[in-house]
Amino acid sequence: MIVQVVVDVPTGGTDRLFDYKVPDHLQEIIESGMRVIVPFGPRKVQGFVISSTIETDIDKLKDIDEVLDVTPVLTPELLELGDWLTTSALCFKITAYQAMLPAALKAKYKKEVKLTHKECLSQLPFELRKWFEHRDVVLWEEFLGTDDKPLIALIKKAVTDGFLEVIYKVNDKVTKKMIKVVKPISYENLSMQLEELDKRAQKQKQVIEYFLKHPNQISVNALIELANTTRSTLKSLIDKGILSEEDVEVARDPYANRIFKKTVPLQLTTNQEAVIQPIYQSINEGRHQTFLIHGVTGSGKTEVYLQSIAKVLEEGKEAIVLVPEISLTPQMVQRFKERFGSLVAVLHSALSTGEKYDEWRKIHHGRVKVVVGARSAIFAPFKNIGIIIIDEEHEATYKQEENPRYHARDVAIKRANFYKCPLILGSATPSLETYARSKKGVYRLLEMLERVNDVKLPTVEVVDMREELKSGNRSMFSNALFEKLTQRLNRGEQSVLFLNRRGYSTFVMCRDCGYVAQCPHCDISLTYHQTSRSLKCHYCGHQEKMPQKCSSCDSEHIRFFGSGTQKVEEEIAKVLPGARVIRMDVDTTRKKGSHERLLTQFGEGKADILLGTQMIAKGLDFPNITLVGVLAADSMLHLPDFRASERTFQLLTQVSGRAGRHQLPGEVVIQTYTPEHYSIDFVRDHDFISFFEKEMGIRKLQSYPPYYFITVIQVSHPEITKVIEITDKITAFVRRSLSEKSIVLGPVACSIPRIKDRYRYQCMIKYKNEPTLVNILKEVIENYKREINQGNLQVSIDMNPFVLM
DNA sequence: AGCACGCCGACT
DNA sequence: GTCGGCGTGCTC
Repeated sequence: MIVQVVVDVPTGGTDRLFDYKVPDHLQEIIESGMRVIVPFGPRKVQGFVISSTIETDIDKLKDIDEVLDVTPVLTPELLELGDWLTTSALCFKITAYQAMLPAALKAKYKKEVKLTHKECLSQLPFELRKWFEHRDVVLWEEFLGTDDKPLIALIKKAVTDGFLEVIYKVNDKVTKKMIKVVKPISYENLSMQLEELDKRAQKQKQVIEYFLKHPNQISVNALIELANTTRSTLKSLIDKGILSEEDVEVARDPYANRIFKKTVPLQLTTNQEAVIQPIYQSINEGRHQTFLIHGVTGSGKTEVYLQSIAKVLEEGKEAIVLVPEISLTPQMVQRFKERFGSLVAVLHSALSTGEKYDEWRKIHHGRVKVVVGARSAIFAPFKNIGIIIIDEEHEATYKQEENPRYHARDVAIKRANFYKCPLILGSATPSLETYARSKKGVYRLLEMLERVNDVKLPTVEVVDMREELKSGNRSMFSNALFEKLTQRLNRGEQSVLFLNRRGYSTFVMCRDCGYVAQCPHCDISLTYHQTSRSLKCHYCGHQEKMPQKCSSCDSEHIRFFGSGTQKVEEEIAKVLPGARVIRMDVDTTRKKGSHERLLTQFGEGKADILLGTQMIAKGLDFPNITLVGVLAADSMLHLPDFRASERTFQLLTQVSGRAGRHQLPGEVVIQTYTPEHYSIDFVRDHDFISFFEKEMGIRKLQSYPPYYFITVIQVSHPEITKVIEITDKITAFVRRSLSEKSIVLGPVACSIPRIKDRYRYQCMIKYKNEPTLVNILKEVIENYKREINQGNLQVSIDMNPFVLM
């Protein structure tokens, strides 16, 4: 038997199948979708078995070295899906397959140098001898650590002479949580061994006595605790051959310490009922269909998801639920765990490699039926998917910003189509692409335009900050917002303040000469952080002390401009003394679990005001929030991205939705310098449809999605002349390769022209139909592969970019 | 990615 | 004449 293998060598030259012979003892075991170790050139690499045949044109076939899995980690469906990813996201096959699996399954490579024979030691040249005096095997890296260049040459010589050999090893990453356990090698001999012990060995005696009473294996840590002993005592017993030590796998459960109350399905409202029926129908008929649930915040989408899943589970099928970034919505996870208990696996980025692997294995082994997770959970290795749900469909996190640059929505469509099952996209503010498709009838539109239990949508007041300024209010709170905040404090209700800017100030400027503190490595101004009294770059992490004098003119009149969350926090303390504030941004939630902790505190009423960035816009649902304030609504409106208006509208609508979700009515105050802008104006009346129409008109005029597809080629290099030269060549090549109907823009500098000392230029392609585009782009990569490999040049191609920065 | 092969400049 | 620079091409 011959198998065809994709090897773990991500380059253009090896992005194809390689044939291998299967030795007899592996014939029965091997299957497509399994990981294998194969010899590749002089070394060994990991690979995936894609298919098998009985004939080949290759005459010098090598044998498969090892099979790594008992059951395939990739199903036939996922193998095919990977193939599709390769062309739709323009990546190597191996990259596509690796993206589908937990990182723990990725191979780790080790190179070792081994003494062929003990006797060879004397044959080695003097310089090498000391390395092998006390051991047979030395890691390759150890030699690299010394800058003794001739050492490598000496090793090579010794290898050709046969004194040394180079060994290539392939290992899994640490995949399983292991603990050390000890047990007596023989229980029968134990009492005898006890007597034979030296009289002085009191500590060892204690341990043996423990095992006489408890004849079971026990973890080292537990034993140290229970038998009042130490590591060194155990070591002696192991060395004497009385005890044996072994690594044993233990399961991890990130939610182990949590108790979930079981909930039952709620009675559906008429609106929910109307929405769920077409979904049931699709499930019953075993027909693929994509639904868009356009449901306002608080309209009860989650209950619809839960009951659709329940239906699918009854049929013996499985469900995938994607949520934007699960750690951001612990409340969401909780609802799924409460309804489906141990049938749920949770996959999100805050889990460790090992924890992710454990959750993945639950899916792989069929021990769970529902997976709730972030983007990559779309690749969950289920074999009988009955429904896929993508909540907050418009979120940017569903687009992976590194290779393979896929959008989870596209993968979901592909998979749902394969399993002939419904795909549900849910959002209060669907992306233009999705809504346009649902209007064209490609997706079926289901609307939930009212909140459950007759709860009203919050009233929205837009405050013109220019007017505030004119009337003499120079603070960051408008009179309206300040008044409402005070009101909430008096009534004991909670408020949410949203500001899309962390740190203290957005930039620091000298009043005398106008000099603005800039990052030395990026073309971006530095942000002042109060806690560390330093200037930070939010792109490369550069940090410097806050200067006392202007570094350009020595003036001492340095002022902060633009406010970040830290400044707001300080300001609140000044104008509303006594208000308890929780600040949530990247800086306060960096530690694992702190996000959830802060939210819990707020939920328990330990603070009056929740102040935060993006991350508080989604999913939080607390009954006592009756006021939402947006401090600077225009902050993201003027970004150089054609989706800036769309994002502003979505974000404002999402934050507004945090208010008044239960009995108490909600109010929203939006502060802005451009109240007349449509993406702010339409939020006032929660008018998605009008926003959609207005924005579609603009997209059409400017030839942007959903009217055109776009692809962006970004080039970066430490030398600016080089970037311009290459981008120019690429642009010219693309321009003459494509049809006249397509628009090729560039080369232009990216909106941040330099990050981490690399200059960045780009070329943008707008097109409606270019079947050869993928091949043209592949050619571009192939052309510059040499310079890319040399490490200075980077060319990244995104066939459907989401964020253009 | 690694590694070997191979073709040009500066040294024992 | 040889050592070593890194451009080129191959890995079943």
